[in-house]
Amino acid sequence: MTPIIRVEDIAKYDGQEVTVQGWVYNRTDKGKLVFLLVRDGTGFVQCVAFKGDMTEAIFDQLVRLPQESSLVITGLVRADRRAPGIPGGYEVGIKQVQMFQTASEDYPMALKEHGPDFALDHRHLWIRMPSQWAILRVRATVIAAIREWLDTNGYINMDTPILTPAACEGTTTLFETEYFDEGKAYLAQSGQLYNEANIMAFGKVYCFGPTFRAEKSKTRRHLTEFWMVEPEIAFCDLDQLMEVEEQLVTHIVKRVYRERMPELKSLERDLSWLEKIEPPFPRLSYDDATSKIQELYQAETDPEKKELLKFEWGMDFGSPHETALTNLYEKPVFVYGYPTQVKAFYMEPWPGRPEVCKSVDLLAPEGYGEIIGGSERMFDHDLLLQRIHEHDLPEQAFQWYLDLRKYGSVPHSGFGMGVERTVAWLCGIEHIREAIPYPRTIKRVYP
RNA sequence: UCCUCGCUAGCUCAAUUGGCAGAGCGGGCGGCUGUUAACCGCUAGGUUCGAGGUUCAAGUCCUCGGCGAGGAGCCA
Repeated sequence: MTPIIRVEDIAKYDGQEVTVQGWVYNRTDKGKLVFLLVRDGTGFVQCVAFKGDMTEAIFDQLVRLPQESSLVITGLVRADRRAPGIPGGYEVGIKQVQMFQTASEDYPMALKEHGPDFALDHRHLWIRMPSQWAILRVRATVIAAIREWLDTNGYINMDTPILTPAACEGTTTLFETEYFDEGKAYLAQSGQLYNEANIMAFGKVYCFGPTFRAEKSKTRRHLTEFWMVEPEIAFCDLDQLMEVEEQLVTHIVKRVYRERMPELKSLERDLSWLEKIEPPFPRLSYDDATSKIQELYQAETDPEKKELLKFEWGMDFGSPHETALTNLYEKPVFVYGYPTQVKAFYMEPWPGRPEVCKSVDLLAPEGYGEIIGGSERMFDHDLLLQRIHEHDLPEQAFQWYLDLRKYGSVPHSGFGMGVERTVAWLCGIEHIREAIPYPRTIKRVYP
């Protein structure tokens, strides 16, 4: 009885007879040789059949095997630098084959790039291709690394509701649903407000789950359903928050670099960027960021690009501004102290500068932009109530939230990190729709 | 919501000034003992997104509609 192995572990079995169970990703034949590129869920390995090693009937079956046929192969593992695959470098010399299913010959995915519409219509099959498979393996490791770091640093996982009674932050458009006799309910856009309650019971918490935005955003950085981790910390100010963020991000990058090297290489990721990720990250005030963008605006000669870089104090950064700014650095960069008017109602004012709040965004390098948004939350009950009125939010719905400032208010801070944007950055991919198994966009709920 | 671009074989794309509807991949058949998206020969495969219009002639030009893309705004 030969061991059933995982392809990702194949190097351990050099010279041994093993069994691989999987699917035929590609097949090519050359006379008396057949090469099958077999994927087993953990990797891709080349399996080679020589006509002289088996009956003619079995060899003929292998020659004609359609892509995606499912089978079990037993054979000898041997190192061969010509062998393609992930991790690659090893192949299996086929001795026995057991077929499960000969796949239909009309498999729609060609072994090449597809247009986005076709690829997304076939997302259930697209995820079998090495690029998508590698990205989603990185995603799983990013999620595992996030939980690992938080769980080992004193954070309690505290799930927050997905069905919520009212707008959490007021501004963005939410998905709406009927809720029995209680009127409307809304899909959560953040668990933050609940986490502010949770920290007053547990100290340090995080929620991790899907969040929903019904905004009609159509860009490579937006999904209507995406995953976000939101840590929240009692007795934490803005400076301490930035330290937490850079520790977490560094941990994620290091674990992905360590555990997903074959996947990153197959994605042709430029690893030198990831190797530079070490604390501390540069910290830039909004004021200084404004000056830098205005300098870049002055220096830009292309009139079209120049127009996009136009910026004055008080504006929120657009995508072109973020890109231009992050291109000045090799590491993620913190921008803190945004104007109060462009940020949410719950952020603590900057001491002595009420027009600025204690907010901080983390912008990823290489033009990836904002992956984290966070802030020190408002401490004072009366000021918070005033802000709720200024933003035309229903005071009734925020009664419980105001309570948190009545019964033992403390300085506290938290942030939200977008999983798909982080994965897209680490993988070096263009569009975040590839960083989630089944993307939901304004134009797509299938499959 | 606005701006821009696109839609041709199963897929990725070409088609000059408006002048015979094409290639590669994938499929089928045949060849080859080291292929790397193999290669070589043969072969099947079309409502050119839809409707109307201009023209001797429309994939190509015009009008309306549909679908998609990525950018703005907003955000992670």
